[in-house]
Amino acid sequence: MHPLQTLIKQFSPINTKEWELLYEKCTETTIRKGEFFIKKGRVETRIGFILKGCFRQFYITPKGEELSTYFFFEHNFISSYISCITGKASLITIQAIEESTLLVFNYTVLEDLFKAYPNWQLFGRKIAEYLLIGTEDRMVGLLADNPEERYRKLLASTDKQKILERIPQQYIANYLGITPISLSRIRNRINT
Amino acid sequence: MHPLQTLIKQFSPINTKEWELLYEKCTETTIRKGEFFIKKGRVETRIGFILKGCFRQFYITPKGEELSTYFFFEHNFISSYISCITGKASLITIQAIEESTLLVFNYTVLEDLFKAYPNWQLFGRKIAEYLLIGTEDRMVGLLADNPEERYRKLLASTDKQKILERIPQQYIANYLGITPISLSRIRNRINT
DNA sequence: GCATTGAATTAACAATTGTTAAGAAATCAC
DNA sequence: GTGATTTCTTAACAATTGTTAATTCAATGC
Repeated sequence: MHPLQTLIKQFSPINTKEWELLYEKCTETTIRKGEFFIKKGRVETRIGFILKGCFRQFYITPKGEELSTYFFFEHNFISSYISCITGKASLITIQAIEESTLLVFNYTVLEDLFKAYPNWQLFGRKIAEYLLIGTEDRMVGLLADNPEERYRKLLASTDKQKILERIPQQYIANYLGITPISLSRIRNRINT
Repeated sequence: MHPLQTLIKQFSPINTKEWELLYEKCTETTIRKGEFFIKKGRVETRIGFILKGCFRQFYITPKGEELSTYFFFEHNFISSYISCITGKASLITIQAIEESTLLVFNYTVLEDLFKAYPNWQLFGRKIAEYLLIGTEDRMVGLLADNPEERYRKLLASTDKQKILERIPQQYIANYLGITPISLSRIRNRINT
């Protein structure tokens, strides 16, 4: 089974015919390291499924600094989900950290499927719910844990290896809500 | 129009007949100050709409401390949304901060409406999307802003008056991710 | 009214983080 | 390979936060 189909089935019982309605609208793209899939300020309705490579998502703060908030690896979606559902300009930017391959489709395709197929409509709700649970969990961690505890939890997570090996530390520091210098000190404290 | 109907219509074009299918399943309840609407560890499927009063939502940390994460006032929903959608025991507790009046219905009623009415299914997706946008915004604030900036943003928010006048400061401190003592110092710094 | 409980403030000290700057290490381009 | 750029680490200092404890203030119960 196609890895995208496998992922979709984890959210809703999409059958083969329903799956093909989406798959026939997909195109494969390659993105070189450092290039952008989503850019802040644009209305972005493309959704990518990562076949190979990895990406970081970041905000550009009022001070002009980049604030990395998420990392994405193989067999995950990337998009400005909020731009898709609100129709407004994207607040986030998504950049390739490695040379990557994507399967790309448009949110409008998904919207049409929502209207016509209850299974796809269910998929839409489940995805939003899934993202909400993840974000809520992240928020509570930021409120409850200090930076060192947050780094320890990252070390204990299933994504540990991928993140530590493939993501530059300055981005990981953003993700933890601290400066790269502070992360360097925490690493020093722990490894001694 | 009923305030609950007004709220629902902001998410989906529910017609009068569809609205009454929910309304006839609602019951009014009064909760005294300090009592609980949702308790950690239970599978909670009730949803409340606040007619009068206010509530705080909190987590109980592994150390046994209460960590307030949200405050709710008139004409808002309260529930363990994640318990409803996952069917698992609630991680959160919701407590009345003032004597309050609620309109209560069950998530199972909503689930049945999701299946039978496209407008209600749409409502389900829009609610999840709305909550996601709010939580994401909160998460970015915690990553990007220091405690003083977070307090300043709270002072600039539309809920400022409600929160400052009706919520004890120790709970506001939790909400900002700091100790009540640190909040007291920040208030002192700003007001001088 | 009075005592008691809990909430908010202030103080003092330790620990952590942010900031600026410099040096070491790794990566990239040619 | 070599130079240039970027990333990561370390240091020193300032600022902020957490912690513990004492004090003041407000709310509550009897």
